[in-house]
Order: sequence, then structure tokens, then C-alpha cells
Amino acid sequence: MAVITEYKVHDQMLIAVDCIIFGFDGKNLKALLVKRGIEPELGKWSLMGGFVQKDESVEAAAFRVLEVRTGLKDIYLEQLFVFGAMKRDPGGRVVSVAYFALINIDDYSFKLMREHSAKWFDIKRIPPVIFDHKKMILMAKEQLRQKVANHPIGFELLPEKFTLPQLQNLYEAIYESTFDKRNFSRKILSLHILKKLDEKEKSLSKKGAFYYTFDHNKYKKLAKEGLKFI
Amino acid sequence: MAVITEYKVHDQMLIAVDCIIFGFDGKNLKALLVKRGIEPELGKWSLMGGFVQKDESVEAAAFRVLEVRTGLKDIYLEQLFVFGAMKRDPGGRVVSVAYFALINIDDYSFKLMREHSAKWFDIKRIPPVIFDHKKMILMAKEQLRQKVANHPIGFELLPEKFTLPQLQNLYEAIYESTFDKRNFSRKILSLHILKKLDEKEKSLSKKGAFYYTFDHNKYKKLAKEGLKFI
DNA sequence: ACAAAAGTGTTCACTGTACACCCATGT
DNA sequence: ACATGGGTGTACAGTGAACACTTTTGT
Repeated sequence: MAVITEYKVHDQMLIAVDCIIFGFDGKNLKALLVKRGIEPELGKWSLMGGFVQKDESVEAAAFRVLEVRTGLKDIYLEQLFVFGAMKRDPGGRVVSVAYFALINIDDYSFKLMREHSAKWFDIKRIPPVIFDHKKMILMAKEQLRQKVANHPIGFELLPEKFTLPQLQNLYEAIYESTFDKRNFSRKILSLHILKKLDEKEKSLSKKGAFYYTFDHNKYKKLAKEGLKFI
Repeated sequence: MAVITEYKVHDQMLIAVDCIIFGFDGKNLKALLVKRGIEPELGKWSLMGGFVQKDESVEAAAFRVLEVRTGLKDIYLEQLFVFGAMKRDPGGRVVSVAYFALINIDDYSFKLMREHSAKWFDIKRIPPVIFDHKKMILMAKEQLRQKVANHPIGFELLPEKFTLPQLQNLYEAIYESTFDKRNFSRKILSLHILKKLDEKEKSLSKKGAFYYTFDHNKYKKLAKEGLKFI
């Protein structure tokens, strides 16, 4: 506290983080929302968020919020934007740093979901949310589209093993659009970052579809040159 | 203050803005740095920055800093990233929101430059700077490259009237690379967002090069479909 | 046998890139 | 006349998009 007095003293402002958490159920892209537990706007739907503590970095705060609320560590997290409008939070002057996270929906336990009154919402059917969270969600959606076109982060939303039709469904959900499966598989496979397994997923079709895994090592080698996924 | 007590009270943290200001002198891409006027690190080179006040939005703070330091209003400003590491500023816990700005280098007066001990540095020869400002500058450079490929913001760095060779020089400076002038002019002109004037710039060559201006109206009409500049 | 999803090639248009010469003018 | 930078066209390769039929197997 002694050091900080070298700067002019300012009124209290709080720094918060809010996380847009994306999941994919095999068919639709989802965002995880919680029923807000504090005033103002108690009981309304909200992004998962919390205040940055003095002894943690802003990014660490985002990871902490995610871990406490979902039990998940080591998940994909990316800074999105700072929302710094003066009256965005009627409860006080709060500047919020929005992050978006990608998780494998199966890793998120129903137990925690109940405990935190959390719920997955189809990205196309987001209910009314507090403050400027709607803007955050829209921005995250857009950023996800941008990012996923050139970076191998879509895999974060899928199980370790996945099929090409599953991967295509994911991309179609993200872009709210459809792709030709011949062109799609050719393009994805030509990147040489997927490893085909000798095993088929059989529950979704009679013929069954081969499983693939994302090959992190191959990707790292190729990444420097820049890949185009879509 | 009454309202804010609804939130748990936190230790003091300050929110700052830092601006990476780009300019173009016809040949090289430049960034504007200032000799820092306060402790710590007084006298070292630094980005232009300042603290966010309680009665202004974060973005407004960035505009304020720019106006006070450069005298310029209505300039292109874009949020870059939040730097929120715990010990980034040894003077206290300061979370900084970095912005990058594009200005026409001729609009920046030498008078203000002296008053603020500011100086333009070639982007390829940035001197040692305080804190994490080096990272901010590198990130801004990268973001500028990304953005300028798909958005008509390069023109912000040029005078109202400019020639195709000048525009090409700008892109070459940004990408630290060279382009074929036939391909470059064909691509740019095919966007139909430049208006050719009946006037030539004569000081840089004997033949003279035609001036162009950016046609904001035409651009707006085309923008929705998405343009590729490079 | 048939329904349902998986898998697989070819053609065509377009876009990006490589490349070289003439033009206008000030000295 | 010549030196300097401005302006222009063509050919080729690579990429993206459209498009339909066969395969497998559970019922």
C-alpha cells in the first residue's frame, strides 16, 4: 500500500471477469449460463463471473472462476474484450474482462450444474441475460468463428476420439451453415493433423464412422506455416 | 458509494490505458513514444497512457489520453488486449487496457511533440521501453497486420489524398515485405472503394502519380459482403 | 430388402501470383 | 538523351465450390 500512494489516488473501481463457456452436444453449440446469486439482478441468467482479487492476475481470476464453478482445470481460455462502460453494472463501477472458454461438454458434471444452478443454452436460443452479457455472448460467438477458421481449437469442444461427421456437425453448428461433406473431409484431412483410428463409432449409424484424434505433435510442426481449417 | 458496498470490498487496484500510436511517414511505419514523466522508471521511453477515472468509460479514457497528449480527436482507436499480470507495474497493482491508434502523421504538431517529449520511432527500431510495453507494441503490430488485410483502416495513416505507390509503400511497411505493383494496384482498384482524382502528386517522381481518395460511401455499401484488401 | 448414414472423385470457375515493357517528365 | 518512378496485361497454377453414387449394416 505504501508503493501505490505514489500514484494519484482514485475512487474505487472493481475489475471482474466474465466467461462465455461453449460446449457442443454433438448437434448444437451451447453456452453455459448461471442463475445469478447476488444482487443486483439476483435470479436472472448470467455468465459465470467474479471479481479479480489483488493477489491474482486477471487471467488467473478467469481460471479460478471456471474451476470453482465447473470443476475443470486446463481448459481452453482466451481473452475476448474489456467492457468498460460507466454504467454497465448498476451495482457499482465494474470493468469486466470477458473471456471465452471451450470445454468438452461431457466433462462437466451434472452435480456441479445443480449446485450452481447452471444450464446449457443453445447458442441460437439464449434467454435474456443481465447487463451487457448479451453483447459479450455475441462477440464470443463471432470470435469463435474467426478463430476456429485458422486454429485447431474446435477439438477442445469434442471428446478425445471423434468422427469426421461429428467434426463437421461442430463446424456447421459454429457457422450456422452447412458444408459439403466431400469438400469438408478433403480439406480437413489434407491438413494432416488428424490420426485415423482402427475403431468405429457405431451408435449413430449402421455402417459406423471411423474415429479420429487430433495429432498435437504434427500440428505443432505445421502451425508455423499457418493452416486454414475452413 | 452506498451501492458499491453491496459487493465485497476489495483492495485497491487501478485501471490504466496505454496507447500504441501508429504513424506513417511515406516510407516507414512509426510508433509514438514518450519519455515517462512519473516514477517509477521516470525518464524511460513508454507508451502514452493514463489512469481510467471513475467518471469515464475505459474507452473514453483512451480518447482523453490521446487528445491531451496529441491534440487529436476523432482518431481511429481499437481495443487491443488487457494486460493484467500481477507485477507488471512495480508501482502498484495496475491492470492496463492497451489500445492502438492510427493517425495521419502530419496532423501531429511538433509543438505538442516537444511539450510531451514524444518521439516517433521506426517500428523496426523500437528502443527499450518500460514494463510490458514491448509486448503491447508487438501485439499491436500483429493486430494491425490482421486488421488491415480485411478492413479499410490503412487510409487512417495516410493524408486525405494519396497515390497508389504511397498506399503500396504503407502496406509494404506494415507487412515488412514487398508486393508486385501490378498485382497490388489491380487488387486494390478492383475493390472499387477508391476514387481517382484528376490531379497528380509531382514531388516524388517526374511523371507524377494520380491522387486517390477513399470513398467512404461506396465502402459502406460493399462492407457487409466482406472485402479482402491483401 | 430397405433405410440410414458413411465414404469417396471429377470438373469448373475463380483467385492469386509471377513476370517485362512502355510512358511521362524533369534534369 | 537519359534517368526516374508510374502505369499497365497475360499466362499459369492452386484453391474453393458444386455435384451423385456406392458401401455397409442393423432392422
